[in-house]
Amino acid sequence: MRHSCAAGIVPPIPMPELRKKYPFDKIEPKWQRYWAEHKTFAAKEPESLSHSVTQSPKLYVLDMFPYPSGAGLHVGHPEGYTATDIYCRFQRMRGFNVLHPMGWDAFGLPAEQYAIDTGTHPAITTKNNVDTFRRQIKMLGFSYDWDREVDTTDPEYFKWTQWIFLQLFKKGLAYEAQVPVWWCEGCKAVLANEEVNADGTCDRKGHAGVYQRPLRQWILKITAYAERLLKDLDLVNWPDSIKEQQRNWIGRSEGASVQFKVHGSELTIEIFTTRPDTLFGATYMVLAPEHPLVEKVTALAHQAAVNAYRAEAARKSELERAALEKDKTGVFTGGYAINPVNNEKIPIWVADYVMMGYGTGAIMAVPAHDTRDFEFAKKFGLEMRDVVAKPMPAKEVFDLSEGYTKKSIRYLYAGGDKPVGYKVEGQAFTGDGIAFNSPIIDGLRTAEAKKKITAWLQEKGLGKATVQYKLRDWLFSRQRYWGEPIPIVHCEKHGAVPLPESELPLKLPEMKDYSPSGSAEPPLAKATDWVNTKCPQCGGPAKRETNTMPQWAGSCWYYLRYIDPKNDTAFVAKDKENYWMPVDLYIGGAEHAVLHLLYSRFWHKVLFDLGHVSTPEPFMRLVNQGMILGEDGRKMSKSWGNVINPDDVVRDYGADALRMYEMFMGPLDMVKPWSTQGLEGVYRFLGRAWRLFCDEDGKLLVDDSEPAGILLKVLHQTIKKVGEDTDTLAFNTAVSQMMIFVNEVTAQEKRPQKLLEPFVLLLAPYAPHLAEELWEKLGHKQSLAYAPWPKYDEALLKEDKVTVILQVNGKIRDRVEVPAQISAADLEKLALANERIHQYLTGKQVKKVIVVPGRLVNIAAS
RNA sequence: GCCCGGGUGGCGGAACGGCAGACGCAUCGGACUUAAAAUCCGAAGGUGGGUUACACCACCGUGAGGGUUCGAAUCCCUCCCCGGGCACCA
Repeated sequence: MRHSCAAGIVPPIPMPELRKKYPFDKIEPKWQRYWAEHKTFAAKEPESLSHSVTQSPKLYVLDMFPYPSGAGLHVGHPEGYTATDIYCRFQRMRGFNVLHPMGWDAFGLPAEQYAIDTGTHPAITTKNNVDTFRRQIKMLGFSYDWDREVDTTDPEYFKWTQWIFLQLFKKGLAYEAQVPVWWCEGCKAVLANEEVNADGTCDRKGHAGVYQRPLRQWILKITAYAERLLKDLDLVNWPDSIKEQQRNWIGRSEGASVQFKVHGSELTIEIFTTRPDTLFGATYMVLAPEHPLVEKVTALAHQAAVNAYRAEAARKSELERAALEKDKTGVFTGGYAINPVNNEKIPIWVADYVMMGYGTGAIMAVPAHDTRDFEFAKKFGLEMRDVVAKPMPAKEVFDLSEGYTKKSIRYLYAGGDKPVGYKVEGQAFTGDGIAFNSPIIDGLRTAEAKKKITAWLQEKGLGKATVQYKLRDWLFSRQRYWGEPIPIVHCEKHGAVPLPESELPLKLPEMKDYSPSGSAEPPLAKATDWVNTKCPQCGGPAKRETNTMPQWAGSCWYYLRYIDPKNDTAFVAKDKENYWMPVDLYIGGAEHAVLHLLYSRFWHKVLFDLGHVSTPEPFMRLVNQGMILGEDGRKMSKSWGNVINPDDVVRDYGADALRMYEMFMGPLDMVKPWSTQGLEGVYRFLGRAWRLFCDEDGKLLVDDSEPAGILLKVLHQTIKKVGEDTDTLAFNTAVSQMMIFVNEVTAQEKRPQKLLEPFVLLLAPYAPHLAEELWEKLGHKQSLAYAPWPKYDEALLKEDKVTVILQVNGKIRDRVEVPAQISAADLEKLALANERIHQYLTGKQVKKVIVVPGRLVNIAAS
């Protein structure tokens, strides 16, 4: 904002109002009002379609709904929203019954923090923010069916979020456990992961002394669905990168679990390994510091050292442990285990490079074939034993292949004179190779060796084939106020008892003070009237659960509620769900690649198993819009001062210009920088389009003349290109083609209606306000929202003359204009007779002539 | 370290293995105007040659290097740089 620099000296010069190239400030509100009044974009319900269902196929197009922050809409939001809007408008014109809704993901930390600071109830903050977002989104003219708006903080909505939680609970997929959570001693409060800085301080007040302490938490058993979440990725049309991220997150690995007896005791330690073929190379074992058997295997003399090490490890956060990754630490327990394949006694160590959370929290260490074990063994002087040989490469490539001198290479023999392979000294060989020094599997390649040794273990009852996942169960509770209450009551006699469905929604209690309780108890614990209740089973005294759900909960199923948002007897009616699901196109930011999409898929599958939804996957096609950077190429942020506010853009250029520009910037899924000059270019284009139809006073220029052939051709090319590109979400090139059309027509005197009317329809999905206005000016009484999409005439696209390029050895030497239908033989004759080509052929012999009809002739000569 | 993206004029970006740079921005020139803005028309990858000036011609050119092909921005291999994700996962 401009302020006069010195009050009273110079009166502020009024900024000359930006001359409008067309009256968007009149047109845009007008049509937004029209659409709202006529409910133009209301999706038709399946029952109202009756017999015509097949003629009007359904299309469900979904945006990732926003978290309505206090900062208001960001230019990143309209990018994805415009893309889906264009697609929806286009498909409506092509005859689809389109469902395109919008809502608010409105629980979350900022409103709660604001409440703590100011005492304003989060519901009030949330309502204000939602109002702002709604206003901003509406001003962009998106074709949402606003009667389906949902808000995750609305009790009528979260009633069903709680209901779904109860279904999970009843299915045994929700359980309580003691889990370490971040605790800030300074705030006396539990912190979310994102509130903990990398250096271990608290992000809210900068307190040091943040550490993890175990607290009772609700956990959802997402791991029970790991395999299906992985496998069903094959059913959906998503970007490979997102699928890959999900696969990595789930992290399936096949291997074997193996039992190691503890020397001198009845205890066994179970380990998981993906390389059972290296069992003969196991020279020690490692237990995670938290492993329950550590105490039992530790010898008296080592107890002090082990305890000290465990205490130190407990103090370190996972973050620190990861950061200190380079330097391995650990202590010997004094205990030994027996390697089941050869009955050798191997030492048991404790080290924090083994995580309690993965596998069994214990490993067999094979330093010769695992880089981590190698580093550890090297540091502590532990034995290394080679049991897999790297296969011999072909003789001639041997020296070059590795870049090592022969001196660092050792040949490995398994009895015979010929080496089975080799190893490079000073590093672990982690690849596949040939087993040796391993009596049961000597000479076998890794894949077979794994199979054979696993079978052998299984037969002896020492182990078995196992699949492990990196995916962990989902920590579902938060020690927060502004979230869905978990509908569980704790009874002394009956433990965790679900609320009867008739008592849903369980609303949040009104509170004056939202700040953390100061103990590990969530803020809700302070609402004692609310907390103290009766057990639904026995009527005895009981306490309500005071944890709330995470923000993910509401967004896990919102796409289902849009289908039937007012239903108060079910979260969605079966027939409606059956008609609309699955979501055909889902567009949103890549930041939700893993968590939101995985959690949603998980809930959906549970609902599917319970017979509440009809499809195994919720989102058939997913597209991520790329981030829009600031004009300086940096991420938009207040601190850089490069944030573009959609309100300003709409005020100065109009919504159509903003929409169209964001689509013109580049491919939807790419990262691209904002350019105000680029925006102006698109704005100019809209002005040119407007002026094709009317003069400065708004008088219609369109006539009923017959369009020239050349223009008809451009029109049909444009119909084809815009249609195809819109269908494939290649919006940037569709806009280019419309620009070409407008440039062509601008150059002409005449303004034939036959030419311009179809163009208005092409423009409509992109610049809907402008298009509706022009449509009306052309004499139409009804909105063009359902006007049929223009068809192109293939015959008009055909060129009768084409330019063919003539090449010699791949270099262009001439071009000739020829009839499009010319035969390959004639074309070849023509090329060989060409004077310029002759110049390049003198003294050379023609080896080969390639003729691509209608395109080129290439003469290979030497 | 691993897994994904991406590197094309001054800039954003186009280009079924077949005329690289569509379209837009910025730039320059012209028309209109008293003037400017707006608008309209036109030029333009680089280097060198050529011409009074054009026209025109040659060579180079899609991160680097190799390969496949009559022909590569596009396919294959190796590498470099930028962005994102995961990260002691046994």
